[in-house]
Amino acid sequence: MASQQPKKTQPTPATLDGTDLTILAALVEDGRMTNAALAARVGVAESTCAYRVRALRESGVITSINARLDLGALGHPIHAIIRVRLGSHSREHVGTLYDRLVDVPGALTVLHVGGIDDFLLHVAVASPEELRDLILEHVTVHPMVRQTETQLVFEVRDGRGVLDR
Amino acid sequence: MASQQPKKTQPTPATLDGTDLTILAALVEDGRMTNAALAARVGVAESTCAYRVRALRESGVITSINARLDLGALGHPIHAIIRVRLGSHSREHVGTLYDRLVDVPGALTVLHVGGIDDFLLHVAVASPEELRDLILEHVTVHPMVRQTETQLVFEVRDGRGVLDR
DNA sequence: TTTGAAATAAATGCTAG
DNA sequence: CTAGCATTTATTTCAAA
Repeated sequence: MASQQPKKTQPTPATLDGTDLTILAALVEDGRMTNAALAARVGVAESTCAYRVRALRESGVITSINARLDLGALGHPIHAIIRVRLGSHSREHVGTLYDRLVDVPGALTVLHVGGIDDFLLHVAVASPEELRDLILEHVTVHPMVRQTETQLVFEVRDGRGVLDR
Repeated sequence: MASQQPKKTQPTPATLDGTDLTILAALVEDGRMTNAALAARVGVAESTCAYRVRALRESGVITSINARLDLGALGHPIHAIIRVRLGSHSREHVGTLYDRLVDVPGALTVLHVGGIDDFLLHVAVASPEELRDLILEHVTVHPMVRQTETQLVFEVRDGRGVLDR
């Protein structure tokens, strides 16, 4: 699955005009909007719109288009943030654990952070018991993990993002 | 923009068969996959596939399909998690602040959590200065905010999700 | 880069099993 | 719930400006 920023970003910050930004905002809101509808909203010909969208995808500004699911309906109604702290910070240990955390069943996002913690692991599970087992079997099982702290997530909301006008 | 779980989930956990799960996995990976390609991958007729997808959307299992952007290419290469703690936890204060945090420019996600913190605010900004200003002008400016703690995000990766086989 | 119009491809509606 | 086929709609291509 695709990753978010930061990670490796384009060397060229890309020159985006108002048309591009309008297209991006529309596709962030509805990634399945038809090209015809997009063109109408943006005010360019369909062929132009399709060209722009392709350029935005090929240049990597649009990284991917994905469906988002109701995880509760899929039997994973409980969300938590597991804050992970390491005992050893060798590059190898950090990299290995990172890979393992990404592969945890139910892992939604893994953030590698600086500060008090090393990783923030956002998971969705079926029950509190499953959360406990997940932590024991997939997180604290690794010797380089010194400590974890788990916070229950009551709710998640999307922010306004970077495309505000 | 749409929100993730938890929040309000369907009362009926929905009965999803293997076909549905395959469709969901495919659309999470590529939300713009054509119905024809989906049908081929799943092994059903196109009309059947379209019917299933529509049912999944209407039942709310698929909440939305959105484009994801390279925020670095958009001039917001710096990510941070701002941990927010309140002094007052009245429902009104919590609700008000939540709304404000969601509306912060550059806010990607806001998590309402239990435990040490009250909110985790994931933001993308153009520079360290902008991060400082954002916190001062949009977070600590609110009287109910007692304390914040900011962690720089080195990298974000998607986890394997809940649809592992 | 942008465009319109033709050619290709895909989605939808309808019918029936 | 599924499938096949006809209709409608969308995307791609391309020559031209």
